[in-house]
Amino acid sequence: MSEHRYIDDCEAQRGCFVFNDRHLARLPENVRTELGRMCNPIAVSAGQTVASEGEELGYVGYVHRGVVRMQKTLSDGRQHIVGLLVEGDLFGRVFDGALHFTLEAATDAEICAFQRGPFEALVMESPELERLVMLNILDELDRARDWMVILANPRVRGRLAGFLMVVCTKFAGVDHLVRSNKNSVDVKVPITRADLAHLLGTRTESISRGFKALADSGCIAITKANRIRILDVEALAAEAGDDHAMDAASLRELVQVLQERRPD
Amino acid sequence: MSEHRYIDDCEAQRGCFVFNDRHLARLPENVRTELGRMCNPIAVSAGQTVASEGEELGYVGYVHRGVVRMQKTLSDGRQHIVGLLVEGDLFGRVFDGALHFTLEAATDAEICAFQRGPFEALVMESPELERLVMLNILDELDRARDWMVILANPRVRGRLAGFLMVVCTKFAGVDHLVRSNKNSVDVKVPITRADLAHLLGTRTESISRGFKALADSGCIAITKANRIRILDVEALAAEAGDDHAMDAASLRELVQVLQERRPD
DNA sequence: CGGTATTTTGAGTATCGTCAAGGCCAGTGG
DNA sequence: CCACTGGCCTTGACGATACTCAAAATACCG
Repeated sequence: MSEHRYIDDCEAQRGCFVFNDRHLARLPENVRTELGRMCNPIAVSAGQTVASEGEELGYVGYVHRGVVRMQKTLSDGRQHIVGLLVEGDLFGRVFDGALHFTLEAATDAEICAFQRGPFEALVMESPELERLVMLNILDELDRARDWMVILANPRVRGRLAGFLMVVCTKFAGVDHLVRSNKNSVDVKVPITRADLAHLLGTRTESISRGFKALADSGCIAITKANRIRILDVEALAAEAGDDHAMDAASLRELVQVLQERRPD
Repeated sequence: MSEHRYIDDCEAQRGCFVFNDRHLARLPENVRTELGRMCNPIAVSAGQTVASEGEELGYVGYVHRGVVRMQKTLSDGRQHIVGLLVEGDLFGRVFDGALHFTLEAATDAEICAFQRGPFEALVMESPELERLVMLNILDELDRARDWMVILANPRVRGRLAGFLMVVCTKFAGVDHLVRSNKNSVDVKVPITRADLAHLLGTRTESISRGFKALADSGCIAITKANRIRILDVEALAAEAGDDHAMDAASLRELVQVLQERRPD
């Protein structure tokens, strides 16, 4: 961790960016102030390891900006992605135990580290914070189950479609991953083909062909290799095979919302 | 839910079986007593639905015996398994929100229902219980991630191998799913081929062929269609491709432990 | 402008999904 | 006790899909 660049002079900025973080806005002001005081901001650049599998993290981490990969190390040395953390996500076992996966920045990212002792003490004091922590974990559980449904799709095309749907819904409003156009949605795939292949249990070649197949069928257009334009949400949902508790209807809604948010 | 058979006269048995449940043994006696008092034991038979997707469960459930499937309903009506609950597992969102999947008994099972209000009150009072609840959720998260790694395996054989490994480790000591022999381990697959196919994202035929392939390569022997004897743990781990943070070494350990537990 | 990493494309083979038929087992009813 | 039935599991054949290996094209970075 020693090589991480610390963002300068946090306290001078009035408890650093945590105080103004969108995802923490509903916490009482005194709790936010306290979090800001104990926050230890860290800037990591893409590809950098944040924490390693098996490490007993001395702090609870909070992703403020960027995307972080969670990956398990296989016995043959390969790394397998088991999820992505985006802004608003916590990591580091809040109660106990070592990390079960390695954390690596997928993009440049800003992270807050809260020392475990003080953080847990604050959790005990503030039911609101405790609730936030709990909801965060439950949310992760839901996402993991969504991944399971996607991964169980027999065709690569379908898994890709499911992936895009997840990015659109669960990761909407994160960083600048999802943007809207006149009558389409632009998605930025925040990881490389290789990573995506690992995540979806396939190879980079198949990912490439899968995207092409989706493009040929008119669901999407590939504008710049990791810029996907979603043209036909319903067709995409049909390819994904299903639901993950989110049918085409709720997707249409999402498109509406995105469109109202005005492209910038 | 009205068709569930209630186990007779719980209170007469000194707060019903919950009081003596192995997984709750570490709770303070007064908490256990209280749980026993508020427990509402329910017996469900295989195939019965315990709770449905979207339902606002009025209680927190606890699986005391048996296996319960968690399954999501896809838009085309099919059901997709996203996990299994075994003895010691809690279900029903402890804090809020509706269920995101349907719960169905995979085997005959015994379940405890705790009314949500009193249960949450007890959670607030007892840090030990709160911790138990939290650890339960974190454990589920780990299991979901393990499933992800397994599902990402490109070959059905590998996914099957991973499944067997998970049953051996995470489900060891549950019901009578895992038993040991002189120098092998017997595993009882607690779900049908069709369910297993849904869980692993494939078809029953491929499951069948996959088991056969593993048997041909000498990793396992199929004794009775849902009785698998694991002959070569390391080969199985190699097939699984990986790890799920559990290498062959820890598996060997498991075999040891099981063997010491004496076959009955 | 070169060098590297990432992505795409192509050809051949293995695996898997699909459809269809047959076998095994348990429970039922004679 | 035995035949019958229905559910579950296995087997076989064939076509579609995806993995493997290899090479070319593109983007990225200095």
